[in-house]
Amino acid sequence: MTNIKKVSELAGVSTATVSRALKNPELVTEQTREKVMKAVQKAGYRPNWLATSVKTGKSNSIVVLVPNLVNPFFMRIIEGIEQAAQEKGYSVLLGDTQGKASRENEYASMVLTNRADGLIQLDHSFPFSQNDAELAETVPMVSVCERIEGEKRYPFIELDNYAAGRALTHHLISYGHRSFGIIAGQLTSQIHHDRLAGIQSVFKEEGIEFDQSMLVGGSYRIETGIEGVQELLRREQRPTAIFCFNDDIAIGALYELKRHGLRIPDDISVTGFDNVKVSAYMDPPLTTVDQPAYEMGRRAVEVLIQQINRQPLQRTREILPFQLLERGSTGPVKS
Amino acid sequence: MTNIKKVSELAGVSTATVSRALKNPELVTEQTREKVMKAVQKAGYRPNWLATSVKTGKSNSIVVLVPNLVNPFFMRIIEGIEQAAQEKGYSVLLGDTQGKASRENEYASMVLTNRADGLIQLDHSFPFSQNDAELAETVPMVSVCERIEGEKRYPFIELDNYAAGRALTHHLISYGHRSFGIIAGQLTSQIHHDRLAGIQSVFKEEGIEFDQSMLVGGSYRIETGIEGVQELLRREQRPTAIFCFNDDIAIGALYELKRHGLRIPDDISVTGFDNVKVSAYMDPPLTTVDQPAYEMGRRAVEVLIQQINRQPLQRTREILPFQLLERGSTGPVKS
DNA sequence: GCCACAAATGTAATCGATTACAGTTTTACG
DNA sequence: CGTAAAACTGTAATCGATTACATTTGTGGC
Repeated sequence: MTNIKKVSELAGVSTATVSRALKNPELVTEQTREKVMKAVQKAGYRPNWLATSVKTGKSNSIVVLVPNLVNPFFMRIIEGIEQAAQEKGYSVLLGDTQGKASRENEYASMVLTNRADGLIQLDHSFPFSQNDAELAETVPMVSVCERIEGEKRYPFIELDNYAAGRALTHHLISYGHRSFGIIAGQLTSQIHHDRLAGIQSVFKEEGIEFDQSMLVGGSYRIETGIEGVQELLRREQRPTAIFCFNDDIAIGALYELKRHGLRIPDDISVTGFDNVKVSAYMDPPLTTVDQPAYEMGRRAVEVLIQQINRQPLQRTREILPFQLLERGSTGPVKS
Repeated sequence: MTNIKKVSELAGVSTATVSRALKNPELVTEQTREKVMKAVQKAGYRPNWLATSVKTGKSNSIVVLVPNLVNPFFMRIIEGIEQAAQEKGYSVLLGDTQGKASRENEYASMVLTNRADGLIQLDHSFPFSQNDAELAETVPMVSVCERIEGEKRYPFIELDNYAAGRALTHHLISYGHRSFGIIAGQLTSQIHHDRLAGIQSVFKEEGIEFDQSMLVGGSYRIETGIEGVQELLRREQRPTAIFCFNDDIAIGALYELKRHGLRIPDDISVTGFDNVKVSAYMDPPLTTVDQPAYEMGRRAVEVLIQQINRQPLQRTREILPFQLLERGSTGPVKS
């Protein structure tokens, strides 16, 4: 390996000078800088990043914990994270947790071992084990999308899910719907509660009764949409509109509803959530809520880096705007 | 920070003993091991990974260069990579290149600076700049999916794209199709050539003439499918079947064909490639070629780690099996 | 109980950088 | 031209581990 020592010998200067010529060129003469550069070139020298990091105590890496890589919504967030991180000189370590606590913990502890400087959580649990709970107090961390229940120590980047739930409901009610189904994702998550609460609040205002049996589902997958529809269609009174808590669920729902010979939106309306790319190209195109995923990722990095640098945060919750996209999967109720 | 020194003082032993107790427990007495463990516990000590790495000269990380994070096909590969890497004690650095050479180069050079031990390339260019070309000779690298043109130094994990092209063509011909359109992705890539060559070889055998004007496209995106269809429909003789070189293109094609009032597969057949999750839930479900993406990712890591450990490779090309999935988007030609 | 050898532990060098401090050279100015 | 300050460079300590080598302790055989 070519190291700084070899370069220093080649250039006939000390290692300190080589280091300075590369990192703080203004500290050396033009002349020595050139000497050094020539030696660097000749030796094909690249500074050992590990050594630099161990000295400075900073790894310039961040870990991203994500429950599922194949979800394009998450990946859009990560795209934003990656982009922003790259711009700020950080690199991104991927932590595919598959929703398992043990894996979350494993990845999270990378921060405790100096393998990473901070952590972005796209899932919704506190990723440190009981063992590390105290250590974790000082770990720079940001939660995107999801809120970690009961956590007040870390900042959140989120959507106003409550308002989005209300907006979707208003939209459907404006089409005359009064009989609903809801196919939810993970039921224990905070965003689930927020969205549901939004929907319920409008129900109440409009005098629509909420009934636990209209709520089905349990994970953010296409299959959940399919099974959810099957369940909803078994009920005595078929809903005229179905809220799906993400686009994947909606895609499954669309598929299964059509398989049952139902026309969308004539027989039944369907809404999604997230606005993943394909949602606009479904048949019919999905009415959904656009989340600024890319921007959320970028913002998360900015906030995280502030934390890493121990700068005080202005606020601990950031709520980004959503947009209701009315497309073809919703329409007037058939009278 | 709690470091090994502090622990050694707490335990009343030398740092060497602490290190041994943690990494090679069989070298110390039961008694001292316990003493050390107690001290570790008490101090909340976690070994500094950077320091360990700088000493051993291994970062236990690999970089993955990927042109596009939102493509679920790539993400499935990366899922396999992530999983296998994790099992072998490696972590994965994400390199979203967006197809830009400068970014590829930036990420690739992480290996030259000891930030990573090896590199998996999902794009199809040689990611090192002219400057680093010689250095790169010794960089452990594997290419998945794509072949790097003219590269003989690195192993490839790929699909038999030629055979897959043939299989698709046979399938369509068996339905009586003789008039085709092709919407391709990146035209400069090797897989493009392979798939096209496969199609053409069957054309030749069947006496179907290949005409440059039946080939449109240029990138693996939904929009390409839409524009491709528009272009193909402008031709005097409308094709009865369209090959799309990935599922995203096919999704765009399906969308646009339906917008033109065409029924699939009655009026026109469409094939995809990759078998991304949603392809099975389109309307109609997409006939496509399944690639064992997850497995390819896993395999890439195994091969890469062999290279990192300087073990000789059995073979430099590995070709994984595909599977033709006949679904609803293809059917008999209307006579 | 003594000696040889094995096992356990400690000391200090090392990995490849950065940087405080010291020493040397250059510049500025009276 | 002399001197103080500034600019540059070198020496050596340092980051937090690991590990070769040295030293101490323990064990078994006679």
